[in-house]
Amino acid sequence: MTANKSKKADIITVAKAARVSPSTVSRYFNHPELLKSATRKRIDSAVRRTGYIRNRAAQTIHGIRSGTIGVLIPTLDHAIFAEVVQAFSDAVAAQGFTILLASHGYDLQREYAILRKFLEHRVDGVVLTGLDHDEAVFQLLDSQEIPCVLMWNYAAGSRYPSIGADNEQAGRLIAEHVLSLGHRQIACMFPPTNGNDRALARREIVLTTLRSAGVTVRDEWMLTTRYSISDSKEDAKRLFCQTNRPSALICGNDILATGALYGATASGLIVPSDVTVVGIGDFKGSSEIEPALTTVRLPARRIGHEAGQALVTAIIDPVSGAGGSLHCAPEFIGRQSSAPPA
Amino acid sequence: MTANKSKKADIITVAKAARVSPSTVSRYFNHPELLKSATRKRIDSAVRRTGYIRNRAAQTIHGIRSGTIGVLIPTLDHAIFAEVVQAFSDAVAAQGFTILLASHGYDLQREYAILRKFLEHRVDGVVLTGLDHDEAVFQLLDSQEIPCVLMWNYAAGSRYPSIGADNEQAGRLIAEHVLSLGHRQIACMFPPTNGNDRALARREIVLTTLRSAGVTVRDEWMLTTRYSISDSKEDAKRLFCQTNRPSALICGNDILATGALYGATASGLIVPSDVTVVGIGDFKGSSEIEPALTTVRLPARRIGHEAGQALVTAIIDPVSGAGGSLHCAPEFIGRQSSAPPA
DNA sequence: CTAATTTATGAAAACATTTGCAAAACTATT
DNA sequence: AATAGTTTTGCAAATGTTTTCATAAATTAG
Repeated sequence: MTANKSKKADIITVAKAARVSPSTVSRYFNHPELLKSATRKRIDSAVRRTGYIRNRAAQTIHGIRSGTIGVLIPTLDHAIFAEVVQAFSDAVAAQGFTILLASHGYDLQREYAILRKFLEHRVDGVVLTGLDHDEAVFQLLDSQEIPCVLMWNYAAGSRYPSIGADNEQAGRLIAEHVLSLGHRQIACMFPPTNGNDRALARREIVLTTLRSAGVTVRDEWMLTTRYSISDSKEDAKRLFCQTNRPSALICGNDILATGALYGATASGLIVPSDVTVVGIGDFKGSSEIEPALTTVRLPARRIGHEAGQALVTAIIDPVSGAGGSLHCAPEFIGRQSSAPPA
Repeated sequence: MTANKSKKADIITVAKAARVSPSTVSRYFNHPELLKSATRKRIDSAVRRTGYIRNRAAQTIHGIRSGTIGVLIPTLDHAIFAEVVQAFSDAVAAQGFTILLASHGYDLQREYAILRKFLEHRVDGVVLTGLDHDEAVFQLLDSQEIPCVLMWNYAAGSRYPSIGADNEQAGRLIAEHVLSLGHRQIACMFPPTNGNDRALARREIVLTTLRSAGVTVRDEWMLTTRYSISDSKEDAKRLFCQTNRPSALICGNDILATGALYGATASGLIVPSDVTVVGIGDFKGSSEIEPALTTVRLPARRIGHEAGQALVTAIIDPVSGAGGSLHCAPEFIGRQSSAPPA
């Protein structure tokens, strides 16, 4: 490997080294079958000697795809998004795409700014998290005519194809389970809902389902808790210390439920005989925690994978490839943290 | 907002709409102070009307920075890496950079391929995870003269600046703690170490520390367990069911320790009175789990942040900015899962 | 051994920008 | 009102590729 003394090698450097024209080198990469195998060999060696690396930026300005996909999520700090992104990334990497990743931290203004930046980089497609976005975001997407999918949530009439689970269904499943066990004294713990359509949808449907069964949740049992195990543990402890405590606690996600489980243990309560705790999500660890958590599975890996596939298809074949939404059904998972009231 | 009927607007479209030359539009973006405020206004409106979005690909071929940084990690599925990446991303986004993210799943061949792809995209810098990489990776980095930092681990003489914690120190801290409590019957649970220098370093130092205190770990107490709560729970259960069980279990990371804690509970053991369980990492949730986990904190957020800062500095100011390594010291965190043997 | 095909290569234009240089348009000064 | 000095703008070349079209080389047929 002869070190290249001069600056970065470009296609012309390689052409000279191989004693061919730049066009031929270009063909070597893009249509190798058009070359005589002797020239191919020659170029091969020249590429190696010069340490040449193709410049995608230069290709991109010819209208050739950039080979990048913009991924916009709220935050990687929630393991569930990390899981979705990992699956998405695997799916698109298998087809030669690389992801540009950015997080907006539930700030819809930042989401718009990030999307613009993605477009400056000429991404071939974009994934957004959730269904709810600033109108400006959708308009930008419309005007650029760029493939886009909304990942994580599903809704039939979403503005762009949505691939994910139906939060309403998830919320209903868990609420019905708790009701069917016979609970009437029910508390709820949900994350703040600003800029977070997922949490909002779940909370609404849970309350509606309870109400239509004649159960109303008392105000002081309606907890808004930050997405963190420590906060939920604290709030649960406070809730469980009251003389008058609920027989069941429905949590908006498994992180909150995990904290609530710890909080119950710390308060000296036994789950599920003293109190039922359920979550939504079936995160990693939810099945191993003691007691194992009753929850509703949102198939994160599957969602990420399907979203990746769908977007790549839409990119590669823009006419027929513009697929529709896909519902990845949530599934009730009964484990040990729920039981009939004492 | 007049919709742009024709294809994508380029700088020429804008120039026509504003009745100036393309150069002036270019200056509008790159050196606005050179323009008369009247022309600036005119261009401003033209940009808006045409819906023009700058093309970074076209800029990049002029040697202008691409504004992207390649981030190469083993996997996002380990929450700790997700946390590091999030912090890194925040740090560089604040300076206008966007990250290209890819994971290699502990496959060093893939790492090389991904790095090449990053270079094709003309990233302005690269972060790799851990100190250990294929020689080809380093050579490629050398030949391209691109800023690079090794994130997560620290070692004094690393080939590129390393920013992270010293795993040896972390391993030593936890081993010394367990020894100082008086344990002699000690088991270890570590993840598979192929392609994973972090885990390897930790295991070696733990064993060495124990040995130099006269404690040898029996073969059947030397567990190799996949990084997952369910696997570690199973393995821990098996370990704890034996008639002859250890008085302490040192786990290579907090995920394994969490599973071990669950496994102990499931086996009817009380931690820490029956058995001590400790981890390494201080992951999210480690302080809230019941009993709270004794561990060594690896400051993930700080590491990600510092790495981001360092890389951006090296990119922006290549001469003086090529900073050195940075050690983010691990810290022993004593909690409730450890106690002297019965 | 030509002529007719087919295959392989090169020249030049195109892509969307930036930038050095020079010209034009202002200002200030006399 | 003319000149000198500044500020603002445009022209054209450059960036690293791809691609169309044309030409040269190789192959096949007659």
